[in-house]
Amino acid sequence: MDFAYADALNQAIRLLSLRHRARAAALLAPLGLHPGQEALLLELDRTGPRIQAQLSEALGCEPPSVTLMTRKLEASGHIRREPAPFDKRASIVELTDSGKALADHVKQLWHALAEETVTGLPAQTVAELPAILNTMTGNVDTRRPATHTAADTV
Amino acid sequence: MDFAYADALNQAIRLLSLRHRARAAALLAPLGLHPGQEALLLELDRTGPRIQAQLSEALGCEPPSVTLMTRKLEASGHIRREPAPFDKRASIVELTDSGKALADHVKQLWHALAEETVTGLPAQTVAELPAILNTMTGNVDTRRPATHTAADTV
DNA sequence: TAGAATTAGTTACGCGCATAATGTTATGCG
DNA sequence: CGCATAACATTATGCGCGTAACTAATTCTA
Repeated sequence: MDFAYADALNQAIRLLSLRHRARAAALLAPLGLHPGQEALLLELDRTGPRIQAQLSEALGCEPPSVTLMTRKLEASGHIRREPAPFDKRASIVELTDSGKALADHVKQLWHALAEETVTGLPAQTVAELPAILNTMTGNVDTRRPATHTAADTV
Repeated sequence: MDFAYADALNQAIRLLSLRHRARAAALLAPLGLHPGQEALLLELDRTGPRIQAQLSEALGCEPPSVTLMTRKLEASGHIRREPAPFDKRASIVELTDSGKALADHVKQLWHALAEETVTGLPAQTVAELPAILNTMTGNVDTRRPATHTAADTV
C-alpha cells in the first residue's frame, strides 16, 4: 500500500464522517434533535429500557457522554429515568410516549438517509457495505479486543 | 431497502466514525496532536502555503474551526501565519520546520492506520473503497452541489 | 466613482465526544 | 464478616466542529 492510497482512504473516512453527520444534523434539526441523540432513541426503541452503562456500550461512547445526552433528552421530555430497584447505583432509561413518537419519526429519516447515502452504488456493493464497514470498525476498535472475523451482522 | 438495513448502515457509519477517530487520536497523542489537526498539517504538506479559506474548503470544515485549529498549531510552533500581501483580509498559513518534521511523522502513522483499517478485507474491496466512500460522501454533501462521481442520480 | 454585495477572518456560544477525578453501591475474597 | 476492588453514575474540563453575528477588506455594479 502506498501513501497516496492511505491518505485517500483516511481522508475519505474523515470526510464521510463529517458529511454524513452534517446531513443527519440537517434532517434531525426540525425534530429538535442533535446528531448522536437519535442513536440513543433508536437503541431504546430497539431493545426497551436500558441502564446507562448498557447504552454506553451500545452507542459506543463513554458514560459521561450518556449522562449528558440522557439529561438533555429527559429535559425535552423524550425519555424518563428511574432508579433501578435491583441496583441503587444504576438508573433505568426508557422512552416516554413523546419519545416513542419521535423515534418513529427518526426511523423514517434514518431510512431516507441510508437510501440517499448509497445512491449510485452497485447493488452488490450496497449489500456488502455494512459488513465492510463493520470489519473496518472492528479493525480499529480499541474498546473491544480486536475481533478479526470478516463476516458480521446486518 | 428495509429499515433493518438502513439502521445497520447508518449505525455502521456512525461507529466507524467514532472508532476510526478514536484510533487516530491514540496514534496522534504521542505527537501532541488531536484528531483533525493532522488533516491541516497534511494539507499544507501536500499543497504548500494556503490561506485559511482554502484550508476550510480542503478540510471540509467551517472557517471558525480553521481559526481555532490554526491558532493552536501556531501556539505549538508547527505552523506560521503571515498577512497576505495581495489581500489584507487573508492570512497565509504555512508549515514551520517543526511542522514539516511533524507532518512526516504523521504520514507514517497515517499509513499504518490505513493498513490497520482495511485488514481482512478482500483486495478488490480495498481497491474500490476510496471511490465507494467518496461517492457516499458526495451523496450526502450539503456543502457542494451533489457531484456524483461514480454514477448518475436515481 | 460611490454604494451595495461579497468574501476573509474572528468571536461567542452550543453540542457530542473524550479523559480524569469523585462519590456511591455491589461484589469477591481472605 | 470486613475490607479491597470493581462497577454505575456524575462533575469538571478540553477539543473538534457547527451556527450566528460581527468587523474589515475587496469586488461588483449602477
